[in-house]
Amino acid sequence: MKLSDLQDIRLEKARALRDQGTNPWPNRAQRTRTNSEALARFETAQAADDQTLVEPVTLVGRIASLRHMGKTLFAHIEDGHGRIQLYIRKDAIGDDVYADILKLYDLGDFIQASGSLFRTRTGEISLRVTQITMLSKTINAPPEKWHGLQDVEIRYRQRYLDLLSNEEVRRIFRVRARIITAIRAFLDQRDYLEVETPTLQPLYGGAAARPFTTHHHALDQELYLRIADELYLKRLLVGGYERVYEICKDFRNEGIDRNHSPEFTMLEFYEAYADYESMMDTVEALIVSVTTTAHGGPRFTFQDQEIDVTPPWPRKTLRDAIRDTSGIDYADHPEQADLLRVAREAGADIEEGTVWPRIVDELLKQFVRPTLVQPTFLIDYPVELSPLAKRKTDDPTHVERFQPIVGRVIELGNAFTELNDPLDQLARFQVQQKDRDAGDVEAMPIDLDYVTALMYGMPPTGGVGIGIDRLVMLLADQPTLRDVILFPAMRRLPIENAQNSVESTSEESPEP
RNA sequence: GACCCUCUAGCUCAAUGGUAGAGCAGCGGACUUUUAAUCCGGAGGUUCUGGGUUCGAGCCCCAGGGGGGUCACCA
Repeated sequence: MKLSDLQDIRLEKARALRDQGTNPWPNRAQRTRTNSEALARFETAQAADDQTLVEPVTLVGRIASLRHMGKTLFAHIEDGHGRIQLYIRKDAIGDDVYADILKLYDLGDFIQASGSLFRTRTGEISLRVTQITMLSKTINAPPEKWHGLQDVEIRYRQRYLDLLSNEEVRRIFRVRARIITAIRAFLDQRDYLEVETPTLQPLYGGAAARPFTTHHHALDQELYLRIADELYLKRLLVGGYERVYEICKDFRNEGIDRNHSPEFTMLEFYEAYADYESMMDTVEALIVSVTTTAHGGPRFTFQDQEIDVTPPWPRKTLRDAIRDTSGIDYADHPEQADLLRVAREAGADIEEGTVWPRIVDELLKQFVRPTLVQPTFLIDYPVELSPLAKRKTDDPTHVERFQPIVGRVIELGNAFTELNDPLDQLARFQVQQKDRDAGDVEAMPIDLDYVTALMYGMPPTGGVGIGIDRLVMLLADQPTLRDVILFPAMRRLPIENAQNSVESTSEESPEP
């Protein structure tokens, strides 16, 4: 690894610390309070007194700024909980230590400082430092202090830099964690059992998508990374559990854009003796609960749109929604060519040769979705689009399925009254198989064991899948999925660069 | 996969085809309540890579690479 002059200078400082008997990377710290605790402590104690809190504290953090003015030095340090100012006087800390700080401490270093808290002339609570030590010397300079890290590529490839320089980014991933915790709390409270099902699957299914393929050496067999956990979770209902859920990564081998990532986090939950009607109620309650966790109430802003998730959300059949927005009733046009013709006449941009169900899907995308700012359930899809959902009793050409849609673009999830008729399920698989044979790489393979499971009986069931990343994107008001995934998938850099980053630095390193 | 945009100092950004600059960071110095501290001085470059055009290319052309966007693909 080739080191720049700046890196050399910092390594030299680490050596200098070592030479004077200070380990630049010591094993332990002795923090007595977090920075935010210290600030709060001063605020409460100050009510009784005035300017100084005598009680000594030891704080830690990364040097975020450093201003020296002759025999006085101001710095800000940041720990995981906040930022506090250090006030360092040469006469209070000693000439040698003061010189060390000036010469050997840099922005980005982790340090530990002890002293007492006081309020400066300008009113900022600060630590009057009497002792200071290095906790971890940094070799690389942090990004620019005012603008932060802007380069989108570096932000994604080296997320740690993004996090350490952009507070807002740290906030987003805290929100993400709170959202997931809230989801678990909601489901646990309703007596759902959290389970784990295989990521590596001998046969994939549960969604229309291409899988990633891998190989198990000892078994000498192909395995697939799951594209969904649906079929396993429903097997658990056959087994007798009434309510199960799983939050896990799914993997789909397809393009990457602001709404799609090859690995993404999915919540699926299934409830025996429920149906898609009651599951819509549950989804409303879940989203309200999660939104309240993130925003303190049911309202928030997403990309300049005011969203309110207060139930009930409108429930509109796909057929009505398409008819109302495009004037087309697809039921009047059962022939592919015919539907394509009227769709184009209505102004849709659809390629020649698009199959019937996909034309319906395009009508949804081009006419319906742009009108759906507030959360809305689109319900009752053509059976061709949904091989795992149960037909409507009064209309076997449609299934009981819904998708919640918000903010014009976000399909939050997908849910249905689960198909538990084993013979119909087998027939649907066979249709899928025919599509596969015809070259549809996303059609599901037949899962005979799943059909066998259904033959042992699955109760009437409602099931829901919700894309967690999209939910976080919505609630954190981020325009792209990449901004709510810590380490989004990126193309590998050319080999020279990659090797450059793993080469030994032994020549340049200080002695251990 | 197609098209458009983009890549310049560690970071943020400039530079009508004519000596590659600034701010921050860093280095040397002044300054004992500053906070994007201020002031003085100096240092820092494979302009993503490789070709080409030109007296001369960061800039124009071709090819390649990374990223972003739009579309396609896709829940």
